[in-house]
Amino acid sequence: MSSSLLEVSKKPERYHHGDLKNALLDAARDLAGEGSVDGFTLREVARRAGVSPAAPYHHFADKNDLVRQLAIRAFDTMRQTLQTAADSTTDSAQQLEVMGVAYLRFAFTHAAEFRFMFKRELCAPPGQPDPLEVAGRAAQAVLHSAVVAAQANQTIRAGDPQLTVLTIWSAIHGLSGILLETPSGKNATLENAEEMARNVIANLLSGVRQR
Amino acid sequence: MSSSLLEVSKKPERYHHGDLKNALLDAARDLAGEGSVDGFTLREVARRAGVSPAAPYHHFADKNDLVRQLAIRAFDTMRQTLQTAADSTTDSAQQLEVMGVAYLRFAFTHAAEFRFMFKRELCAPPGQPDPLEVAGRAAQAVLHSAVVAAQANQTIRAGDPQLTVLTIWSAIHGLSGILLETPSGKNATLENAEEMARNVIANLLSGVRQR
DNA sequence: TCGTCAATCTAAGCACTGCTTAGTATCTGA
DNA sequence: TCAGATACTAAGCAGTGCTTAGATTGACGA
Repeated sequence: MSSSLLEVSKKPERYHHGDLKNALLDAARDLAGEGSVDGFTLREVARRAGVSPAAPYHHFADKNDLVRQLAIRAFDTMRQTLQTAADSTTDSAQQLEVMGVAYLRFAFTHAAEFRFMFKRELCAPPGQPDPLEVAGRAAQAVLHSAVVAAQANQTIRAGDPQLTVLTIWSAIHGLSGILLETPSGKNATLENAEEMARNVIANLLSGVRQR
Repeated sequence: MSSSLLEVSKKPERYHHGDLKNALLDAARDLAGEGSVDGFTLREVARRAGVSPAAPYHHFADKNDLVRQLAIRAFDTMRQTLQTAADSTTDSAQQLEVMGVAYLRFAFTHAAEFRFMFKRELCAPPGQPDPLEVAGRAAQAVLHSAVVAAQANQTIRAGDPQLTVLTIWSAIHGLSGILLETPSGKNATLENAEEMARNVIANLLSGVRQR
């Protein structure tokens, strides 16, 4: 992941960087991670990579394009994270729980990237093939598989799996957003955020209605 | 003759505007509604209000302050919307459903303001009293009351109401976010978005687990 | 009616941004 | 070896958020 990081610190001082594209993406990820929204400028990214402000334009169409590629990388990481969670147990109900917790943990520990992943203005214009959409759907597919399997072994009710996926995804995505963007989540630690995630998933599985 | 509200739209061309603060907020709301994120500049807001670029600084500390006040107004509108929905029926389960649909419809029809409402960087620094947080909690309180009432008449299970509120809010907030910021929602009309909201709430009430 | 004063606005300008253009340095392969 | 492709820099443009200094105005007591 950070072979380029080493090369940056080696300060190659060559005219040609070698792998500037990835160095820029790494610098952008780190810079975004520092939190400031205003501070996230292409020029600062270039500065950190040790190149001129114009250099990034040889690797990215514009600033949004760089952010888009960051989001794509993040979706891929998330997909792997969800898959690892899914593989950690064979119990379908537990699988849904650990995936939910993993999703929230990802949002918490990659907050800046998480925000980039869900930005309308990064989507390709309609009709265009959109790598960001593909990456997003690939991550979603992991949850979809788990739901289909859970229906097959009768852990959860039959019905349109896509609708169930949407319900679960909405709940955990919403919780992530609330905790990240709202004063409610300002004092939340990762631990009690995960606890909330478990509770939300539990509510989702059992239903809140009295019976 | 000086009914100032009418004269605002008449573009009075006076040195003193009369109610520039609200005129700026209205212009900002309209501009945000046009969708472009880059195009949402303080200077353009000032331009639309017919004043110089420096004028807004006599009414708002900075650009974020204006956006913050926009978000506060939006939270208030949302609170009223939720209250109206809650008042539309006495059946507790149906109440939760119509509130969920109302939330999503608000997000859909006030997309730009909805984004402003959930922006971490608008929150006041910790320790400060935060009008935005107050406005948000007031909207949340409407849902809280409905949940408490539903528990009291045994429509939904007993337990920490705050946890149930969080579950319902997460689900519908997450659905809103997904439909607004994701390619999944790109082709969604308001009608089938509301249908999704009803389905998600129904899943939430009954639970997805087989029994 | 008049003068004063605070509130409200404008003009000009600073540091910075994203992005473009023109030119320079380096790598590559015939 | 040496063009030609590639990767970079320098300089600069229009536009941004924000500040400062000064101009215009309305309100209010004398």
